[in-house]
Amino acid sequence: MGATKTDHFTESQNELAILAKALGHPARIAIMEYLLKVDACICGDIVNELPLSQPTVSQHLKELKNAGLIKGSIEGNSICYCINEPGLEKIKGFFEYISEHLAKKKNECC
Amino acid sequence: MGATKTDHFTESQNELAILAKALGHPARIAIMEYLLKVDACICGDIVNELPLSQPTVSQHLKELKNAGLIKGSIEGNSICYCINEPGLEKIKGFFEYISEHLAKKKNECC
DNA sequence: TATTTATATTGCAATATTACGATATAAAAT
DNA sequence: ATTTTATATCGTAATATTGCAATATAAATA
Repeated sequence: MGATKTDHFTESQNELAILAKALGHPARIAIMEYLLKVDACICGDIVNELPLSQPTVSQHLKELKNAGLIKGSIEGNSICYCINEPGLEKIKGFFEYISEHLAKKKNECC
Repeated sequence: MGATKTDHFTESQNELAILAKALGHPARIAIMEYLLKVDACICGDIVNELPLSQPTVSQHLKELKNAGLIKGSIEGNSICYCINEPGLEKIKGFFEYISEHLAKKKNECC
């Protein structure tokens, strides 16, 4: 085996998993943090920020983009990346939902 | 290659990535949702909720536990699982942090 | 004590991810 | 037109993940 049984889960569960998975690598967390740190969209120089080769960074950027967490537009010579809010809000919503429910019921047993 | 270059990133980045990665599978999203849906900790019957074999579910539970997203305590014959709030709050905080920063700067360029 | 019930571990095959060198592409600068 | 600069894609090796059958463990029950 080895392939995830995507068919057996709801669309929402698969979507959330894709978003979470995209952030399941420190390089991709670092990219998100960097996009946020710099007070603008980043046109270039993401590669220099990370301890990884250019092709590897490019691949990580692609995964974040596919998951809908960042977006990139061609800006002359380079590419301008920034965070894609809708994707981010979707996964943020999942954690808020859990957090709210937990607050309501105050689990006792564990 | 194939191994993540954990050393090159900060502890915080690695921690967040571990938490996100643990949720990067629809079965594990489903487990979290189920733990929340039932108004208590689950002692047993998680296996019957998922379209996966018992060993596979056990493995997914282990991963969520290792990441610090759930906790389980032995309850006689079965094991009682529930959500581990600190782990959840940590990753929730990351998304809130991003969301707040985004609201502040209202990206213009992309 | 033997059996049932609930969960974990082991072992392994199929597939996915990570990383990077080499190479491609395409706009900018010379 | 050629070279430089920025990024993407291809190919591939190393490693990790997914899933399950078989088996182990350990408490509950008969």
